[in-house]
Amino acid sequence: MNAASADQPAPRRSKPDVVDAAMSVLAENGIAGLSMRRIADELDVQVSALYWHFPNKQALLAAVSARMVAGESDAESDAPDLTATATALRDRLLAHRDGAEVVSSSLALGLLDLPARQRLVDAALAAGLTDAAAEVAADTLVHYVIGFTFHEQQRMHAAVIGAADASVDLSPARLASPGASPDDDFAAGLALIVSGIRSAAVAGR
Amino acid sequence: MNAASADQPAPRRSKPDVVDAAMSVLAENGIAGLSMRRIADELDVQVSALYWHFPNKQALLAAVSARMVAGESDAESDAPDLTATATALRDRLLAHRDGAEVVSSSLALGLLDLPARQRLVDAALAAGLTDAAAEVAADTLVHYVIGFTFHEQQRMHAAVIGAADASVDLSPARLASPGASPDDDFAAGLALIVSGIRSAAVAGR
DNA sequence: ACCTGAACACCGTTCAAGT
DNA sequence: ACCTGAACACCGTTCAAGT
Repeated sequence: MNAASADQPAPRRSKPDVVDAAMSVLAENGIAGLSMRRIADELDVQVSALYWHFPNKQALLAAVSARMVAGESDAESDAPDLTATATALRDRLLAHRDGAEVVSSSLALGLLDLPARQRLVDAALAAGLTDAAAEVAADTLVHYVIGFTFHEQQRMHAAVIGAADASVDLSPARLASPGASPDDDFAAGLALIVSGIRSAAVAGR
Repeated sequence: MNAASADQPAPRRSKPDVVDAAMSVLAENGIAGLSMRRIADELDVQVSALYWHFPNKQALLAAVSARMVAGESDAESDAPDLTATATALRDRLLAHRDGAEVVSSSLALGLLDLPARQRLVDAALAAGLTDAAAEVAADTLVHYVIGFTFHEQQRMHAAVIGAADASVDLSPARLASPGASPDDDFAAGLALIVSGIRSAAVAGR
């Protein structure tokens, strides 16, 4: 038994540990409750300790974002497919509370590389687009996926809080087609864009 | 001269006055600097006074959002056009600092009615889509416009701060087509979606 | 009807100092 | 190398009380 008694010898935390803690705080409290103090509490550490591992909160959030979108398996993983890649990205975002918002801010600040984007570019090139058109197509899809999912996840939150009246939806067309789920709506919008990309390939030939 | 001396007799503020103040604070400080205290200072009032006019900050932000997107003139205003309406919405958002982010949050919380959405639905119907498809098309366009503009405006902010290295762009294709401006990229992505909508009209016939 | 003054329970970030 | 303790300059929101 050494001088520090039988207890653990003061465990040092690594960068991944901090990201782990942040992710579990996010899961429990959402992005509104994701404060540096709560992350520090989760690690049994003072807030200031976090600033040894990360220069600021945004950098920590970027690391969280990177973990969320890391290795989005296309399932098939080989042949690049626009629809499959976009859907896989959406599933990744949906898998984490407020995932779209977290990723959106890191992305906009240029702190995150989105692996899915390159796969979308490849898929667009394979479909026959020019280099420039393929980049535009990839960005359009990324904006759509993040925008749609962001909106969907914020509405989930609003529904829990009961803040917004649920009828004020972006698409009050629930009346016209009351059977449509968010998944169906997402797929329908995605099909629209993919179809546009396909005709751009034909046109640019 | 009455009891309160020659000065103004303690000016009462109206709801629109509060929105005015919020918009000028937003213009000067951006969304990160848009605090209830700064808005109160702008009005020469205590913070707590704001809560007589609005129940909370989000409600005030929703009023600001509504003002931003009110009466987006399509220019022609009569024949509903997908491209013109989407472009007019983008111009509205760009006209206000952090406009896309402010509108995005109000929209997601169900606190804002976007007049442009109905015009997009009308345009899609005129193009020959079914009711349900027209709603999906409108939402897809709204997500694209807000997502693209949000990203663009956050990058403006990052550029001023110097926080993000400017090379980490969503579209590093600046290499492939170095002449393309955000406006060109926006128009190109928009054309992709509109083309997809057009073919949906043909397919659904 | 509209506003003040003061408080409550939080924030992100910095920094000297410890081990 | 990694963390503590304490502070700084903020937040949104509430509420009794004034006029």
